[in-house]
Amino acid sequence: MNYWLLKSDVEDFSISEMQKESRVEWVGVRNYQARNFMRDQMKLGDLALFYHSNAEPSGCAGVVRVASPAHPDSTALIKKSKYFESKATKENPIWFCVDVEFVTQFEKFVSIADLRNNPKLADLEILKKGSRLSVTPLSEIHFKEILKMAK
DNA sequence: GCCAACGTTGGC
DNA sequence: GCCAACGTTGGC
Repeated sequence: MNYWLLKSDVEDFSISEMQKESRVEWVGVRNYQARNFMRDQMKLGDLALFYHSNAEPSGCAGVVRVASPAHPDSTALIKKSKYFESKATKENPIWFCVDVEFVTQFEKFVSIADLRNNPKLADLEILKKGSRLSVTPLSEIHFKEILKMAK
């Protein structure tokens, strides 16, 4: 079992939309490192923090579960999609994603300031200067600590 | 809206 | 293969 943090621009897709839709394809990741995490390391049943970026404030809003193995990101082939990738083909999809299903929305939103103020989270990847990866692994200890903060 | 940090592109 | 230019991310 692995743990993850998935960023979502809150204006594109928030935790309440996630709850409404219940299960979605995590489309639109266009960074190789983030793709590799999804394609090579995510396992069915892994849990992920759902993180609002570009929010006021930004922070962790809930939990989702990995609900499928990685598969080609279909939006890469859709011309009118903002995630269209001209170099992608059916034979060479380039971009991959997993499906995720809603688990819970936090009672208490955990803001990035809350994360920064917790010394136990000092080496959390997304708190590092210049960190922009939208898919990052997370230790079980960090994951559980953040769940505690959300109550 | 600003801007630092980062990843990608493309000329050489 | 180097690296300047450019586009994007994301906190503030």
